[in-house]
Amino acid sequence: MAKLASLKSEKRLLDRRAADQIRSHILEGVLPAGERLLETQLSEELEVSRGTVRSALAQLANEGLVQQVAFTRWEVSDTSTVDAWEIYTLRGAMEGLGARLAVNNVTEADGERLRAMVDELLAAIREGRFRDATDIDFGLHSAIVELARHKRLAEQHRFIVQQVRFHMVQSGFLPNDYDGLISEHKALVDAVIARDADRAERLARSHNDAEVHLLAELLKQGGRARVVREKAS
Amino acid sequence: MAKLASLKSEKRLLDRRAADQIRSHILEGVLPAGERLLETQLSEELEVSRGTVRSALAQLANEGLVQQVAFTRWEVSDTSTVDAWEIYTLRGAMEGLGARLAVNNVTEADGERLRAMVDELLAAIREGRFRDATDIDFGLHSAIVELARHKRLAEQHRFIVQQVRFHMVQSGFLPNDYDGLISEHKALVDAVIARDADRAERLARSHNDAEVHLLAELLKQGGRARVVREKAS
DNA sequence: GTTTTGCTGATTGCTGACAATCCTGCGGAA
DNA sequence: TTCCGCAGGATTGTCAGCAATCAGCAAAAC
Repeated sequence: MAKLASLKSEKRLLDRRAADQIRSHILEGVLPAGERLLETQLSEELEVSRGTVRSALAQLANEGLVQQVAFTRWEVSDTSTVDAWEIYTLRGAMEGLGARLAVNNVTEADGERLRAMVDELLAAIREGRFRDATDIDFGLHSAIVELARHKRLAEQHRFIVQQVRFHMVQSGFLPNDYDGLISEHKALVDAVIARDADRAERLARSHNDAEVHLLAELLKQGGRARVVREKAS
Repeated sequence: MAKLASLKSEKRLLDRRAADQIRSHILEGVLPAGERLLETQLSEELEVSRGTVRSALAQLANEGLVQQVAFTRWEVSDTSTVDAWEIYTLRGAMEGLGARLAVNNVTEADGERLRAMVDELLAAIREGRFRDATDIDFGLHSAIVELARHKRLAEQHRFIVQQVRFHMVQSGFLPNDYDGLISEHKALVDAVIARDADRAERLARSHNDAEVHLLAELLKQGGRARVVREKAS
């Protein structure tokens, strides 16, 4: 039987779709950190009931993009230095585990796919398409994690990557050492393809080390949590 | 100001409390794996509205204790071998990170507390109080993770530990090598107190290795996901 | 006998209205 | 002047009912 056009996009539950809309607004910076979210207003804009909006907000709270103050307010999460440190350290641990496990499942085709992504990354950087480059960067890491065939890890990783991206939007952060970036990714992909679990894990984990150390230093200096907000200085 | 009698139990949101009730029923095995959950029935038993039950179930779904089949049913999660492998590998990675970071914050008082827990664990095992022993065991690991002062890690760890316990209830699993258990915990605590990050991480991670390897072998043999169900054979 | 089709009861998804709670600002007292 | 308490308004929390969807069964078609 010929496969008919999927109605899935219509089929998805309303609260999920509402969450998608709000999420993308947050990740694109339309809704900035700290912004208060009113259930009534959202329900009017999205043309769904307040209960549905509530359910959507609860999902986003689980993803770490939104915070709830009981009986009082919802707001877009504000990522402090402590939060950034938490996000990056967790990311390291998860991608480390992912890379270690990926080694057991990687096929030749997977290897080719990963190498192709590194090439794309290189091309994007050479041509100055930095927005594309970060997308490919994240995609590469996610691809490796997917190879671990670990549903829970993949899901948690999605959430963490989302928070990393959100933090980058907030702080206006962009990588500066692109050459190092390329060689790091190349080495990581090589290790995965070579099925060297220890090396793959070590490389995946150390990928964020520069940021983690910077953030740890900031914390030692500042003592208390301070908000990172040097947007496009 | 003197701390007044906590109104927390009254103050907490209704859906959270509903989730607490259902959760404890699941973790105690009153609601077995695969059991269908009817919103109407739960709302009558808990004396709250269906919307509140719905919110509670959504929370439990995020914790991995419950699964939703859209438009059709809620059911208590059924933990397959694959799931168990996922849970234990994730646990290793998280507790590894936790132990590594704990090293930076551990005080003398913390060290004493950890050592006391090991002693309690030893006593419980000696006296045959195995139920207490597992509680202390989990408590010890959680205490170390708490020392990392990492909110996101602590929360994720809580969820993972919950799933570990749930899996243990389902499979009737109990540790058998209690002597090894004690020495492993002693070594881990010593490493944390000695502020040896690498050793602490390695020990924390390897704590589950026996289970992980067993599960991985089962997966290789069984090929497809099979449910572990040798309950008190 | 097997497959398809249409119905029915049950269950989940969503909505609008009501109740509980919190923040704001004003007035009065120390 | 400053602090406290207390309405009033705004916002979130909870509820009961209607709509959409699904599994199962029985009848019809081949």
